[in-house]
Amino acid sequence: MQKNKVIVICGPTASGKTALSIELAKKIDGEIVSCDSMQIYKDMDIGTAKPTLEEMQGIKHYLIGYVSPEERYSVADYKKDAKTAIKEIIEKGKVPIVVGGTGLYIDSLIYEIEYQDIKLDEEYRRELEKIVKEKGLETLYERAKEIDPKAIEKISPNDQKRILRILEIYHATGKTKTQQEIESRKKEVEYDYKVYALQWDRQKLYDRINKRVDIMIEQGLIGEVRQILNKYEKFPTAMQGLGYKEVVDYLDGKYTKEEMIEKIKMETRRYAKRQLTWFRKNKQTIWLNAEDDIQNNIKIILEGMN
RNA sequence: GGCUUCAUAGCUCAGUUGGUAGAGCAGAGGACUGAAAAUCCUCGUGUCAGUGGUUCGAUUCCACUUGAAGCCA
Repeated sequence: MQKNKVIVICGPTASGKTALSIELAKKIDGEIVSCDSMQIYKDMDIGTAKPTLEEMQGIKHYLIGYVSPEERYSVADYKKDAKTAIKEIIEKGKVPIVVGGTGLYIDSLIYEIEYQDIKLDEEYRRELEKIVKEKGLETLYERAKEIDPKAIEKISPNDQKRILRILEIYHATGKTKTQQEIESRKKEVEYDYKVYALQWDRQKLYDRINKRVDIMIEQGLIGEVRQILNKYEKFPTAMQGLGYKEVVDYLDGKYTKEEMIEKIKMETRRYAKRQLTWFRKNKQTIWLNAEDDIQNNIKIILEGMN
């Protein structure tokens, strides 16, 4: 049986994914599944550059603004939610278009990575963080090395997140990360994913990013952050978002408005660079020249569907 | 106009008791399986402002020129 096709459009931030995907959806009767670790949150609209209702032009979008900033969210959640959305779209007889810049989330779909149903053990994490503080990260690095020497080969002794992860996986499942990764890749990929990425001249992309940050400020990013800080109490991950943490620091008086704006621009440019590194890794990805006409790129995508 | 100080990597600055130089930031490349807009790794040759002089050898000392800052008129 032939697999259903799913179009994936990725690319760095500010590369024009939204405009291309909506035009494409109109042409092929598609619906859009966002793939963005920050657009999932409610009330974070300006800083995450969510498409507005007007921009959407009646095209249905999934997985945007449906999680409270107080909640923890992870790839595992995304994988589940995205698969549900894709299924729903296909059942309607429409074409799913996955659009976004979060490489980890994209990979969870296109490689059909399976995550066990476990919850983050907050207490255990706090315990580990305490050890880091009191005895140093090396202690945990050594512990992780004993548990999973293979996984630790790829990890720097300074990479706290990944060291903790090895320990957390072992704590929760009794399995090593290496073991778990092998098991996670056993399932056959359910759909025929066609992955496209948008390519820009680096300097032009950076100019677009800088401009977009200025626009976000004009649109009231600072006010948006103020409202969110008022409305919610805790932010396990949401306040990691680019533009959000910097505004929070600005509101705390850590730097001037000008410094904050420059910082957001700089961090966003770096983020775009990291995204490109990620997307380059997948050799099946077809690169589209984003400076080209949208209709031209749509033509290329349509040819790829036959 | 006179005096003083400064001129070194894209930026801010170290430094060489004379043997052609190195940090931070920026930037570039990379990694990435439950926080990922996160986290982490690697990468430093540049007419040492210009021109002359002293010297085996000058970015370093001297003179002049240019530019910047400060002080005095």
